[in-house]
Amino acid sequence: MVKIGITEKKDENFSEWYTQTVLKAELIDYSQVKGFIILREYGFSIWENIQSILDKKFKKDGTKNAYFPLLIPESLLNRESEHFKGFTPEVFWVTKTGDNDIENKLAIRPTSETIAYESYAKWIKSWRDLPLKLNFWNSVLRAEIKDTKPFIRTSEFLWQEGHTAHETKEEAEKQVNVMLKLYKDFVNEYLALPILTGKKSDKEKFVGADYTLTLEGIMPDGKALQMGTSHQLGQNFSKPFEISFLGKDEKQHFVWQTSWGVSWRLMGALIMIHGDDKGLILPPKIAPIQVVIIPIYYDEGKKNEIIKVIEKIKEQLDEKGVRSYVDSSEQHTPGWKFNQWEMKGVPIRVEIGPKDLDNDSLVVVKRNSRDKKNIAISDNPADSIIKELEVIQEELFESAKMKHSEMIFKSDEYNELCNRLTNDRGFIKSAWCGSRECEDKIKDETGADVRLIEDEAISSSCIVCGNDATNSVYFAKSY
RNA sequence: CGGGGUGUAGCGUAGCCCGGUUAGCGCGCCUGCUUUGGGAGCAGGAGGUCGGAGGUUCGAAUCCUCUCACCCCGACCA
Repeated sequence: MVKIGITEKKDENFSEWYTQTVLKAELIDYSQVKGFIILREYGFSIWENIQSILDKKFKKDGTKNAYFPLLIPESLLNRESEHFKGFTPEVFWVTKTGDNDIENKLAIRPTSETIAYESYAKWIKSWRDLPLKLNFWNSVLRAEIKDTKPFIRTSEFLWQEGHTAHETKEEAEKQVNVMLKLYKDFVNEYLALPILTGKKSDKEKFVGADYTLTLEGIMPDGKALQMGTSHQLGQNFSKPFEISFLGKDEKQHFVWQTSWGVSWRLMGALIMIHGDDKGLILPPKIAPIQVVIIPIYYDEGKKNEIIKVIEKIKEQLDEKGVRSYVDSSEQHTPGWKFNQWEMKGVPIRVEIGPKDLDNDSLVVVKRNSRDKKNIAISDNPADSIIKELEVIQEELFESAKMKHSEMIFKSDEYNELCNRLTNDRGFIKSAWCGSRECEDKIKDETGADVRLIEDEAISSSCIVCGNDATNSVYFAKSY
């Protein structure tokens, strides 16, 4: 048998497995420019599904969509100096039109805070204009020279960025929490991915934020992946950008702001966590094709009969909103199609051949467990298929949770922590005093960072220096 | 930025050390027939500025110089 699928095993060579999977499942292709990828139609339709679900949730929370320009004048970008310093090494600049130099160079947006807030200052006049809650679906560019990986680290990425302005600190704080919860629910329920949530350390937070809340996943190679953030910006931008309003108290106040985002990194996590040696495994709720139907026949007469049955089933599935596809192409054998659609992660495969017709049955195969089951053609198969899809969604989340918990350890002894971080990787939960010195020491000695700080207070001593510690944190190496 | 490596058809490669027919092979692609329940078979066919520029030579994929791109290992990094 020729080996033309994915040639590397997920646990043996994870990095190569990942690259082959994203390419061979036709999610992406590489572009001519390093660090940039092409999102192909199959990959894009996953992104569209993510978009449409999140978009509904955002709108329900009162956020509206808008679009801001790609190019940002330097003067705007550096108005908030901390923010500017954080991004400047990664900014792409436009310095020419044709052969002529541009007098004031323009940044290609690395994120839209500055250009949006310039406008917010004009639009917000009174407390009646608040809250202002806008979201942008766009792409941003941050130069990544090394270590690029499709979906995980690329110079251009698709994402959404929400930007809100509020009357009070408390309202902004509430917004930050609401968005974190919204993301978490989405990632759990639709992507079937377990995550940890918490606060970033000062070192790791978004430059320009008072604090950052984060969603962190753990990948099969034991490295953490930041999958979304929600920032309390406080008045760090409203002051330099002069976003102020006349309050009910008839005085001028600066607004309190938040920003929050998720990117196509979510797709990277989806691929890494659910995939197996045969390729992708997509959760039904996000899969562009939930059911692929493959006809099998040996002669023209049977072929017509089978096509007729398939059309009927397809119709039933369409009516119930199940996304299905009939692969009736004649250039490949059924065996080839089985492998192909498994590589592309379609949750359910339905096979119908002459033997099935004779028995009034069709074969239903689950991608995740590869269990085969016969169900009756005459007995409303669409309903059974829908039930199976629900089961698959559930099973994927359960198995992901299992793997997730196996990657989390606790430690209260420094050498053990270092050994774990170096050898086993994963998340290590420990107590930390909150000092930059201790954080840097672990980074220097193991390469790991503080991924998140847990909310609940504890009383313990720091794993590094032994001084008082008030919170548990998770250390990990990260992407 | 420092060190190492690789560029030959859409993809994967042989040939290079030691210069000499028409640059070979596998996959894929096209045509036809037979096939189709776990990656089908046979027959015929199309497809190459050998990454680019310059040089040595009667003659360069092969030797020399420069250059570009990509990959790996380090340093740096929302």
